[in-house]
Amino acid sequence: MRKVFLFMDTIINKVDAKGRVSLPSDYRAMVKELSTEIVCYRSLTSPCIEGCLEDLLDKLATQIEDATDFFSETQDNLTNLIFGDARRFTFDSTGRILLSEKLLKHAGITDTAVFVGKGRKFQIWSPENWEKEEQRIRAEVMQNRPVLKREKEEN
Amino acid sequence: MRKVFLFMDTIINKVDAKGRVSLPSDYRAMVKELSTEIVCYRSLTSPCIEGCLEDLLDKLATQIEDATDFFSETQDNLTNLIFGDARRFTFDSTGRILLSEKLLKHAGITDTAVFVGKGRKFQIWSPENWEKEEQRIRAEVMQNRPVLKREKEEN
DNA sequence: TGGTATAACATGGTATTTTGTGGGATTCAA
DNA sequence: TTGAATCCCACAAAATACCATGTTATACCA
Repeated sequence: MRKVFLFMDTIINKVDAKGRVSLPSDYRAMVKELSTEIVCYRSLTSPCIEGCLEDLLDKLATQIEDATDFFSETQDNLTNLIFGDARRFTFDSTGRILLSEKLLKHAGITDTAVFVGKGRKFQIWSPENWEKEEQRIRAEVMQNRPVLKREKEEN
Repeated sequence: MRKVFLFMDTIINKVDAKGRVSLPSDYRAMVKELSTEIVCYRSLTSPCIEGCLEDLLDKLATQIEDATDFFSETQDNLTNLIFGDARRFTFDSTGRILLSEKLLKHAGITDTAVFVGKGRKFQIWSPENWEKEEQRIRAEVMQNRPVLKREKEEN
């Protein structure tokens, strides 16, 4: 069993007429060690699909519980948005998943999907949207070098 | 198991037509004790490739999670930038890795690679870029002697 | 200390496996 | 029975493991 577990790299795969996509082999190999399925949902902030292992959503649920009130509107909203949208996707013997219409539409994906590793999770973009996003990020990071220490307090 | 674990020295190896390079035997011997693969990505600040063990990125992932909010733009930007670019490279029985086009291009490497140890990580340069970089560093250190104490607070 | 034998390494080429992708066939539910 | 989802098979391209050889560095012995 591997010690670390990170989604990495940027991989471009085709989406066929049925809506099937190969999960990049790297991702698959990792996922397989723990499960046979991944969870996908529409990103809350970007026109893309997000994917991860169910574990992560479990952690997120705990975080939300800790950070917000049980009866609060925020907790309601967050849980609705994420868990109301998320779904499990199992991959077949060749390693493909069948993405839903809803997800594809939200990401503007037709025949090509760009998988972008994000550590504990990953994103799936259309080539056009990803190009824009990548430029945006690089521009922003060029301006302000990221700082990790003490950012929370400052915000 | 060794106590210390540092990439050191500067080693020049050839890159063949397929993009294969021998990992310096010193590096390999260390890496082998923990893993059969290394992670490489484009340096954020220089025209070179950086490499390290997956552990280091795992630590970084945790740091990012701790320092930023799950839904923040900062976390999004950072994780995309770092993990979207990184990739695992396993070395074969002779100790070579196959560098990707993207990485080679970013570093301007064609047929020769310069490995430079940097402690927990290392860098891979083209001979031309490395020469420039080395001069730059030496010049800078001549002007301002490095200080270790209290640098963090001043920044 | 010098010379030789030995082992380790870098590097070139070849064979094998993996992976992505297309097209049916089969099952399940509406 | 029809449409959608799932499974299975097949092929081509690419990634990866394996084998072989010249060269360099290391160890050993006189």
